[in-house]
Amino acid sequence: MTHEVPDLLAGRLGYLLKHAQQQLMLAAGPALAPFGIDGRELTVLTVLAAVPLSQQEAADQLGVDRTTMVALVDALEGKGLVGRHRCPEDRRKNIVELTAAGENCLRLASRARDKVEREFLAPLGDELAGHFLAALRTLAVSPPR
Amino acid sequence: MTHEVPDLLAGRLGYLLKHAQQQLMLAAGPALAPFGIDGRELTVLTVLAAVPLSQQEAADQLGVDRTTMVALVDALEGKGLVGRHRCPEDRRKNIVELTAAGENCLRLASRARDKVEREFLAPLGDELAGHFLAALRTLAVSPPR
DNA sequence: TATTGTTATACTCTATAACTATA
DNA sequence: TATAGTTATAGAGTATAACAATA
Repeated sequence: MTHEVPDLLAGRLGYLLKHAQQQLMLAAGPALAPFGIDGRELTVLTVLAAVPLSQQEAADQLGVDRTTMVALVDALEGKGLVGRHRCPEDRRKNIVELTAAGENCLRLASRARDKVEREFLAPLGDELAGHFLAALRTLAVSPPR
Repeated sequence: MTHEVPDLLAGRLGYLLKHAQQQLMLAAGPALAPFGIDGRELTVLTVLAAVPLSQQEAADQLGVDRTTMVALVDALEGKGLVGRHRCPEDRRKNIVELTAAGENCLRLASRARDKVEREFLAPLGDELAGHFLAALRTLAVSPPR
C-alpha cells in the first residue's frame, strides 16, 4: 500500500525507516520478478555464492532462524537455483551451493537490484547518497553498548 | 534476533534499511513497555491526538487498511487510552479521541521514544544525524514518477 | 549430550471478502 | 449505490518445540 507521509510523522525515525524500506521493496519486486526471485531470496543467493555454507551457517549470516532457512532453501532448490549436498566431514550438515542457473540468476538479478537502488537514491545526489549509505551502515550494526 | 551485519551485505540498501529498523525497534520496545504500548500504537496516538479523526481517516494517514485500524483502536480502547464516539453529522463514522489517560501516555511515551531515537542516532553526531533524517524523509515519500 | 536439519505448530501482522448500518 | 465499521478468514513471515540422524 502506497501513501503519502503525513507531516506529523515526517520526523519519526521508525516510521521513516519502515516506509523507506517499503518504498524500496515496492520498486524491487517488479525489477526482480523476471528472474523468478524476490529480494530476500537474492540476499540468500548472495550469501551462499561467496562461500558454500551449511544451512545453519547461512541462517546465522542472514539473521534468521534455521527453521526459516529450511523453507528458503526449499524454495530456491525447487527453482533449481541451489542444491543441497551432505557434508562429508560432518554428515549432519547440508552444504548449499548455487547451481549454474543459480549463478546466472544471481548475476542478472544483482544487476537489476543495483539499478533499483541507484534510482531509489538518485533524489539525494551522488554525494548525499554516499553519506546516507555510510550512516545506515553505522546504524544497522548492533549499537555499541 | 540480533546479529552482526556480514561484510557481504553491508552495502545492500534493502538489507541495511531492514536491519536498522529492527535495531531501532529492539531499543524502542523496552523503552515504551512501561507505558503499556508499542511503537505502532504510539504512532496511532500521535495521529489521533493532533485532530480527532474517523477510523478510516486515521487508517489513511497511517497507511494501513481500515480493518487493521479496527484492531488497533480495539487495543487502545481496551487500555483506556482512546474512546470511540459516533459522529453526529455522519453516523457511519467513529470519531476516535484520546482519553485523559491517552493524552498522558502519549506525552510520556513520546519523550521516551525521542530519547531512544536520539541515542540511536548518537553514533552519527548531530550534523550527520540531521542530514540522515533529511535524506530519509526524501526517500520515504513516494518517488517522483 | 549437543548439533543439524526437519516437521508441526503457533503467533504476528496484514489484507480481502462479506455483512450491517448508515448515507 | 456507495461508504464506515466490523467480522471471518487467509496469507506472509517468522519463531518455538519436538523428533531423527549424526557427532
